[in-house]
Amino acid sequence: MMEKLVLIDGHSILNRAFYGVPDLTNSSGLHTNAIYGFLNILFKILEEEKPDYLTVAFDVHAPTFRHEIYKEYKGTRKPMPEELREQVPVMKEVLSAMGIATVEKTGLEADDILGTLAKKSEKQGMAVSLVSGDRDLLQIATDGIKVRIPKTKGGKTEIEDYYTSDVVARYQVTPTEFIDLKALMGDTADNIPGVPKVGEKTATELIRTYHSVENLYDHIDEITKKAVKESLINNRKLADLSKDLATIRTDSDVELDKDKARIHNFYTEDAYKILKKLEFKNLLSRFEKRVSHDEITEKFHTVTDLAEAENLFEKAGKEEATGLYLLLDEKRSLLAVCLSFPDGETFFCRREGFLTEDYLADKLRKLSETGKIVCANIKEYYDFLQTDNTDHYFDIILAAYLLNPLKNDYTIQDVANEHLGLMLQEKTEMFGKKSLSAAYAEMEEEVISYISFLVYACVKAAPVLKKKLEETGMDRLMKEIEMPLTCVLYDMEKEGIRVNPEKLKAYGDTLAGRIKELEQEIYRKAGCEFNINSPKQLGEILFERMKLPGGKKTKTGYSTAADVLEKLSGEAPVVADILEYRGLTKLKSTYADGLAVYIGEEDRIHSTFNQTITATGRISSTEPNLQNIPMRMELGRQIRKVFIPRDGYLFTDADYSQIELRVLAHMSGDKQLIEAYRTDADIHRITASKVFHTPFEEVTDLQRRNAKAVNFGIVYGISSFGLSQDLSISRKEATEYIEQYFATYPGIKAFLDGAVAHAKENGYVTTMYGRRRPVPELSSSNFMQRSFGERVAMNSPIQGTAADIIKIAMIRVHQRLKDEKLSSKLILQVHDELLIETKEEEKDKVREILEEEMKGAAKLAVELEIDLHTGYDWYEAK
DNA sequence: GTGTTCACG
DNA sequence: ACGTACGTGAACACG
Repeated sequence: MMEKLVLIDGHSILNRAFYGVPDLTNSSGLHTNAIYGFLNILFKILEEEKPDYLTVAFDVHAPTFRHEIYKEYKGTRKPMPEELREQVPVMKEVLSAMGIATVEKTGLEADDILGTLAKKSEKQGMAVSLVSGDRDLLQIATDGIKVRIPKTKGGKTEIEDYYTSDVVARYQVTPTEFIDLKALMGDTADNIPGVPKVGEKTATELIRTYHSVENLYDHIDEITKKAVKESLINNRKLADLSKDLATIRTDSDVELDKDKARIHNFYTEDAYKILKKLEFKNLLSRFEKRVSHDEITEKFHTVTDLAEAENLFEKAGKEEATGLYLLLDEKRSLLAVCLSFPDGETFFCRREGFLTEDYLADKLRKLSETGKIVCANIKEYYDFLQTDNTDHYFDIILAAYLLNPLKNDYTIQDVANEHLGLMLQEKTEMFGKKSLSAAYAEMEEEVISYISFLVYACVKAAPVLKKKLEETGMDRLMKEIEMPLTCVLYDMEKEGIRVNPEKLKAYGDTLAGRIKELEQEIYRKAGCEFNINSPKQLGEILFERMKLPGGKKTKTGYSTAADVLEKLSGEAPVVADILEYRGLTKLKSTYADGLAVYIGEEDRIHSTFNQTITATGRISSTEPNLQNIPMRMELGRQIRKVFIPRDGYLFTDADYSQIELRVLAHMSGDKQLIEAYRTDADIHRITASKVFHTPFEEVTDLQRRNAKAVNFGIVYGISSFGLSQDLSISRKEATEYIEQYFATYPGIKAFLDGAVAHAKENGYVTTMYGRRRPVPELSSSNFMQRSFGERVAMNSPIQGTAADIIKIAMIRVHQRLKDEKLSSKLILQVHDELLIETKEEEKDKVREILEEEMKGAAKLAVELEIDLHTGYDWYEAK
């Protein structure tokens, strides 16, 4: 295995960190932000690279700047601010305390030290990573030397990596040519003068052609641009000097001290003390909780023997908790089972010899009936586990989601980092894009170690997460809703929904016919052919060629969104065709063609229901998304006729009637709204009657429509602007509607204000069942962001509580169908709607169950009502 | 990979 | 003056 060296450009990274990290001081007034940023970058690099050697290079006289000796070019760079200067010696102390090697040498620039060490080490056969904030170092990049440039972007550090090819890709010149490029174009930051009149563009062009300054001058006659040629000829000296300045020495008198540079445990007592003094709480906890990987690895075992496996599973059955990871291949058959216990002992059981798949599956099934299982994404494992009872299961990913539902994805690595302070290797770092099962075949050892760490982390994280769930009041939410729901979703996914492929095809063909007609019609009316699906081209045609009114609206050009086009449809007949074309191509590509590829055995489509995506607690559906099948427009709605029950069955579809508004009535306790729900079902008409002071019977359709829009707006976190957009009225009118609404339902105003106040105070809002949603936007200094935060604070408790309730209903309905041994199955959830594939004979029973369990899912101040329909396709049942 | 558009609740 | 309704996912164009 190739040895790996990481070299760090000390001053440059410190500098980067200083400007990238917000100002920090400890209680004695010392600035610490650069050190903090430096350490974060350092740890990130170490975790990613897992190098064998590490060295940090500094310039001797901080702050010396590259080539400062050439006084004539000095003066363009600002002096180092005192706030940064004072951090330099402390930084060196920290590194020294951690036992990290540093190099500095009188008369040598850090660049030259780094360049030299990098090249020499590469020659010795090492893989080198050179970390710097300075792009000058790019000239050092080769296929064996990776130059890494960290960027602090919005609080997160991302690192750009450059091998030779990356430099070429970015700058169109090789790393060596990069020196010549700099020599010509100069660099004010580095006091490299360059050649006057030659900027980045010209320099790149010249170097791409001539590859070096010297060769350029050999062919100086060939230069066509007069001004450039003249300047080059007149400034030959400057060019040569610049090249010399730009060149990083790679033959300096400095050697890598392998002994000092060797990676060891950095988490020392001394370092701990300094970090404590600097008050880096975040990093300290890392030191405290950090157990060296070596120490953990000692507890890893591989099991191949039948007797060992027997013992292992017997032990697992009795343990307080058993971490579980299943290695599955593409066909979802078992390749290995990995178990870990609270004491850290971890066992990797490969499928081999007597340990056949059937044997392992049998052991697993038995374990799942009695053992206490901790794992990640448990729904993925239910092919092998009992699903009757989740009381003794714990999914750390679900727990992490509940504790912070705002993340884009949830990995064991992140959970281990955040909740255990344990850093684990990312999969891609170890195995690239290969699937784990594929990597397993090639590099078994590594995969076993990788998986063992994951399972180890699962079982260690579980108690920490459980405690946090209790502290945040979400333990019951976890135990009684999210965990049981995993089984329901698993069954729904497995069951799938049947479609009629012929009908789907016919639907698509009908669309295709009309699309072709429209296409020709649009080309004719527009006077040319273009890609109607390209907003860019469409915008140009409409607003430039046809000169239709309507300016820019988006960052990239003209907006061609439906609401913009609708306003234009009076101007040009082609616009109506475009809108129809849009609608039809959407239906065809997303639904007719899009769904077809998912049709599997028995003509069924198996969507995936995700439980950790939404910020509010809703479920989401992917591959395909069955929660956005057209409904509002008749033509689109027709596609629901394609969804059919299996033979001998029919669909029963039940949806909550205005669940969010009812939740609002309950949570706000508003007397008027509660009373309204007690007297009549048509809540929008009642609202209109009250808000517009009109007798109930005399409420016009328009008034009702407006009241309905206000009701929706309230649920979304009302704003006068939003409402005015929706109703196409002035902002003033919208404001009046809202004021009238709040006058009518004062409890709602108080509730919404209370939600925002709570969020401002605590940083989060909660649902009736304790689900939390953080609202970080509320502390933003940006008005837009803050307003968004306010709307979120108003909407999330409502949307989230509704989501909680339907989850409860799903669990109860699912359980009842099972308890009563019915063949009917819950197959879909669409936020406020459940679809049951119902056996003919069970029709009445299913209706009864849906009514009881959906209405009974929560006891609110107002009744939960449902609308229930049956039919022989989804269109009919809705 | 990002932005735009549009389907749903 | 700012430029938004809340929550999603998929297709497509484009850099």
